Amino acid sequence: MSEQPRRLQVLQAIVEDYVALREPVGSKALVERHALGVSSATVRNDMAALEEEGLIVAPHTSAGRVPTDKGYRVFVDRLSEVKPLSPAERRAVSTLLDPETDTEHMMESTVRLLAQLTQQVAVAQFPHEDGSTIRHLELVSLTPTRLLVVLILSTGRVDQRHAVLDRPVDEAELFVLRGLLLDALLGLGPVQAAAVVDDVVTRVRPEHRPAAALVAAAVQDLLEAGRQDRIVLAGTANLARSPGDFGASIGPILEALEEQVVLLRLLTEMEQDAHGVSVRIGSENAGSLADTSVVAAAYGPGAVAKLGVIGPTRMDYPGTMAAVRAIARYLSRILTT
Amino acid sequence: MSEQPRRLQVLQAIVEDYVALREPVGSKALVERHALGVSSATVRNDMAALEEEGLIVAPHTSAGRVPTDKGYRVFVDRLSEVKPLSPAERRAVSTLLDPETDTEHMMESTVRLLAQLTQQVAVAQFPHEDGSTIRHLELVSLTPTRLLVVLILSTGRVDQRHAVLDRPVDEAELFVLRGLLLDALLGLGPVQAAAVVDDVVTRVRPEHRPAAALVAAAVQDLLEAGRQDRIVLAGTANLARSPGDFGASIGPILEALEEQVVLLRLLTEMEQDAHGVSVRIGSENAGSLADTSVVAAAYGPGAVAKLGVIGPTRMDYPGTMAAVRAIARYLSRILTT
DNA sequence: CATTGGCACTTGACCCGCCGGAGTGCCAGT
DNA sequence: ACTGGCACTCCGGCGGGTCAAGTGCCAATG
Repeated sequence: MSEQPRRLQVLQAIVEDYVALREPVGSKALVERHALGVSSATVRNDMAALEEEGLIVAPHTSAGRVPTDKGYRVFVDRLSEVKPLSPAERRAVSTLLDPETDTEHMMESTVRLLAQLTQQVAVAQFPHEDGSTIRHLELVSLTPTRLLVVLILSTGRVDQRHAVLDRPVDEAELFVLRGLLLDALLGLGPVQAAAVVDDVVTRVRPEHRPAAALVAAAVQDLLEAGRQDRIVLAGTANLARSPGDFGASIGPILEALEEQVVLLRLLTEMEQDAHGVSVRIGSENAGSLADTSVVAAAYGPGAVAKLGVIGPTRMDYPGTMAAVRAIARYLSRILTT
Repeated sequence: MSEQPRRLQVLQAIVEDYVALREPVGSKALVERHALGVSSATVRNDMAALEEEGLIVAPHTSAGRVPTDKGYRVFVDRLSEVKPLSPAERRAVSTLLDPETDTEHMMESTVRLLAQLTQQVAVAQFPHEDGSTIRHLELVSLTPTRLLVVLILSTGRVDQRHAVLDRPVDEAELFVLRGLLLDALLGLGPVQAAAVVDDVVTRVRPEHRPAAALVAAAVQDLLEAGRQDRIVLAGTANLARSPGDFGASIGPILEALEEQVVLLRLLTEMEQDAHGVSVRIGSENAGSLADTSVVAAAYGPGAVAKLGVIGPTRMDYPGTMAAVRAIARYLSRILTT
């Protein structure tokens, strides 16, 4: 507690000033803006030490210092206390999220709100459907040879798919098939269901088997799709807000964001620390997201799905972490009602 | 046919060169790259005339010329012949679009493909559901007080919504309510359905009325939502492809793209010309899309919905128009099967 | 021994003036 | 009507000089 504290205090001040002013910060400016009770020369010594440790760098000999990724890391881990949301923000959260809509819309407005609050790109993974079972299956003929297969899971997820038949099928057949499928699948989880779907086909009268097989294939697809993870995104425009915040151009970042797979892996990989919010800074991210930071939290029953925010390394970590945490909690509360 | 032709030929050459090289084009370079059979001095005269007409401008006294929005307009209207897609592109279209999936995925992959082909931002409006009728309605209780309402329309659209009840409802009641609703609504269009939904509530036994009313409200919402238009978007990363192609920054454009309402109005407003493809150039668009061009076409049964591409004014119009037209046709073919 | 004031030094940012090249407009000639 | 020639304009890049910010180091100090 003797000398460490001030050094860290200096680091904190540098990070804060740099985030606020977006300019390298020098020793003189530091002592003016933060009441540290020491002279600029002393701060210079501390800064030299911090640079030695790799927490800050000087872009050129005679410029101020800028935090490194490692510096942000220390800042986030040791200094920032999660600051609460402002009343206005709290109000926004509880006003804008309507528990009445379906999951789809729910996720969309959540993510939009998060983007709005943080002025950054927000992303959320749909809740897992792991424990789900089949609640209903519906066959609707759209045209004589085109069939809509709808699958409803116990978690409220609704999936649909078209099946194109080789020849027209009348409603009566359809009704029988639907009954057989329902009998066989109701209450099963996707995995077990996938195993028995094909058996159903054998129970259909021979002349209807080809059609039944096509429908079965569609159901298989739906079961498969149900296990896939999905993602919603909002606020991409915020990327362009502060040009130069990201390396070279935002092109590669936009590309990465369009790749759902990349995002999914990113979110899944993120550990959660004690506060329930985890942060990945700059080079801790691979690929084209190496000059962005990601703040994420788990939510929902069992905290299996994640949501988060993607922004410049130079971001307001305390504020962003607070927003992400608040939204994750709120969403959890709604989903488990 | 006496003097107009060469002037226009010059305009065409300027547009082509400018689009290809992204630099103001001068008289000398023009005669070298296009076999126009006249000297640069002659071309200079033509260029002066074109500038007089407002079709091209010189950024500074001693730079080459750049087409104006009006210049592009003339180029598009009078000069460009729609060039056919390359075999590779044709193949991509028929390979990548799978008629088996549901409308949702269909639209997504279409729009992704279009973005890929044109290297620009692609957008598509979901087909209208105007002539649709109600094919099915399903009530699924997720928790004792949370109900999932699913509505299936004859066009294959599936909508869902949650209803939160004030007290638990058992399956038997639910079954009765579902039966009543189905009886009343089956085969109706959304508008008529909306009119009769509330009547159903009165036919329920008094003690169940509150719950029924909540469900009815959810159904109303669904019917309303079914009439709303939706939009899919892809390829936003392409905006960052050529920096400086758009005025100042791409921020405002990204914002406009996130506003579904703006996009919808834009698409709806676009007329379609003889080729089935319509183009809006730069300042012909209002607001933050004023330095972009939009190429759109109608598709689907009755050609009621639109899809298109948004890119820099300096775009390859013939190529883009061809791609949009091809995709629109292909999609129409699939949807009307 | 941590802290401080002082001072020389470095270095990017900015401004200025200069020059070369590209492109134009115009004119006189065919 | 087209062409070659020519004077003119203007942008963009380059070199040099100045400025201010900020550093590193050192000797002095409590």
